[in-house]
Amino acid sequence: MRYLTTLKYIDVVAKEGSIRKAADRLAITSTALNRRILAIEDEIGHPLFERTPAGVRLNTAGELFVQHIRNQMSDVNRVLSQISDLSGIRRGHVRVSSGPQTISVFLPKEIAQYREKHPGVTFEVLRQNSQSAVESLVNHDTDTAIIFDSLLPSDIQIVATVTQVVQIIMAPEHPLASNKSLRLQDCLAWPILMPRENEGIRTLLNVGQVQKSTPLQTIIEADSFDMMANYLIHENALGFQIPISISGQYGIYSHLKAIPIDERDCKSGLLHIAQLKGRVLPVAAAKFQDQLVQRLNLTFPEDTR
Amino acid sequence: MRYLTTLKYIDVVAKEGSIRKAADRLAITSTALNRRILAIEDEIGHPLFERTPAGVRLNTAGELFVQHIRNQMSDVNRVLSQISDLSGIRRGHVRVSSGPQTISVFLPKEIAQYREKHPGVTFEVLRQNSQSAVESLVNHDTDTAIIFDSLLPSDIQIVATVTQVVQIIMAPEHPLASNKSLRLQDCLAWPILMPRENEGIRTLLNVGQVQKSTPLQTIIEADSFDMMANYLIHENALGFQIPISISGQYGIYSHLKAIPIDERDCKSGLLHIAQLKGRVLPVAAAKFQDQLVQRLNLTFPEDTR
DNA sequence: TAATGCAGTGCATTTTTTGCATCGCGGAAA
DNA sequence: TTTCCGCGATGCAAAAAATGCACTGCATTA
Repeated sequence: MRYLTTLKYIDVVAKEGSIRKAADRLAITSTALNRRILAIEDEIGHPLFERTPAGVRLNTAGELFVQHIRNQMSDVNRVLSQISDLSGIRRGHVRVSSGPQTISVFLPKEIAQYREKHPGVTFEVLRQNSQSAVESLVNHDTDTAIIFDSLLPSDIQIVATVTQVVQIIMAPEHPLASNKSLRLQDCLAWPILMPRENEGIRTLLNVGQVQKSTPLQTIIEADSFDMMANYLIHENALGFQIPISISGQYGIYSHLKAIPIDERDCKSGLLHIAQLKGRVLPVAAAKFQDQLVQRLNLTFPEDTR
Repeated sequence: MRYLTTLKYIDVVAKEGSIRKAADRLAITSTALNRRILAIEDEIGHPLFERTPAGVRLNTAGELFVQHIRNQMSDVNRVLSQISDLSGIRRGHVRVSSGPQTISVFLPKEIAQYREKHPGVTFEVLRQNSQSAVESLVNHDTDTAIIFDSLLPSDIQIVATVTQVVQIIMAPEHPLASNKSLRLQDCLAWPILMPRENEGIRTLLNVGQVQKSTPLQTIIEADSFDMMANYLIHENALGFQIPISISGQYGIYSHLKAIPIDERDCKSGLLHIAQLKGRVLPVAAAKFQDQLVQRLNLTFPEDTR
């Protein structure tokens, strides 16, 4: 969209923090870019950037304006996608933030199924912790996010929630593998694989550990659930996972056993589908989000909302 | 805003229904305008207008796009007003739709009071029936509206509501002037001034008349409440009005007597302050609307919402 | 059938945008 | 401290885009 170029330029400058760098990335000269910015600042009657020796930085007015720009741009995209929907082209682009718990197994299956119906739609998948996911939503960098067990700020809108019991995973020949449910005490004797980042499953477990003062023997902390799952093939250790991560019929989890932890030791977490509040998503993204919501509600009907 | 010119042009063309007429109004040649439109249609990859021998008309894509344009433009205005708010200039422009009941006495007082605090803010006041007021809100032609006793569509957001008892107004020396409350029957013997348009007070009275089958002797139908009020000075007739219209200490109403109609004969109406749903108003408009809401709630605390 | 009013187009002109060379300035490095 | 480097700003000429004018083709209407 030609009439948005200046706006896009400003956005890039804001992100790069330097007119020259931004000009470089935009494949124009710094002077042209500089003058566009001066011109629009003049038009607004108020500077948008603070000039520093190292480059430029948004001032308050700039923050307001850039926020507006991002709204504009994603709204244009939404309208364009609606328009091409009219002509039956049905193309589009969906950008998804996902936590590590859902990115390996759940998300690829969903995307594949969606693309079966709409082959013209492309995807962009970001593996992010909940904080980055929220930021991406706010900046319009992603359309929808799958976030596990995190409190979300008020400018994020939760469109679906399901509960996820934390499970202990292990090799099928593990001595504990025959239990129907496990207490944390049962795990003290075994080496533990612990999620590294302080969020999601880890925080749920922390609460349990502190309450019971049960010192688990953590031998590996990792931020890849796949790595941990694969490790369980080789050593008789214990890992943690939530049902949605395990649902695939292929892959590593089909060779592992998953047993829920007793609620007294570790509360269930909440898995959210979320988007930026007040934002109207492009057709493709909205439909994909619908699919996710429906899938969650069908797969985990014990919704506690 | 320079980068919005093309969008503005499209909006005008949509409103005029003809490129030449729009070009005329925009003080450019039709060819220039035509080419801008062709260019943007090309960019979008889909025509926005249907060409007819008489001119152009928006197609579905165009409707979508124009809606988007109006959103954009009012959002730009909002951001600009926020920005100039930063620099302490505190200027702005507020556009208000008002029904005839509130435009004479209530609204001028409110605007005057607002402008005492914010002399930089300018106003635009439209006298409209409820249907036009709604249209104006939807088209972003006005920011806020004062609408009496009308059902509002779901894309309008009601931000405040107060009840208004219909009152009968008359000269102070009128024989009925000493009553505390009146039934419609009491009025049969007197000439009646009736609001003309079929909405607001008129519909409330219609219900009462039909139910009681009381044929009032309407001698004048008018769509100006001021005219009717002034008429009462000259002939011993009866008119109708709601409290908010009467509140001034100067003007014609201070020379008239107002007596509420019994609820059994004529139900109370609802006075709404409304805006377009989902729209974030410019600072000035938002504050003015706040003032209106607060004033209504203070003046008519018997809110039934 | 002629006349009217409409959108679209080729071409010359005007306006705007861009790129190059260069300036002045402030912090970092020597 | 001085030197140097990278930053944004600016004058000027070239390139690109937008505009206006004259005109076309088309459909409706008087």
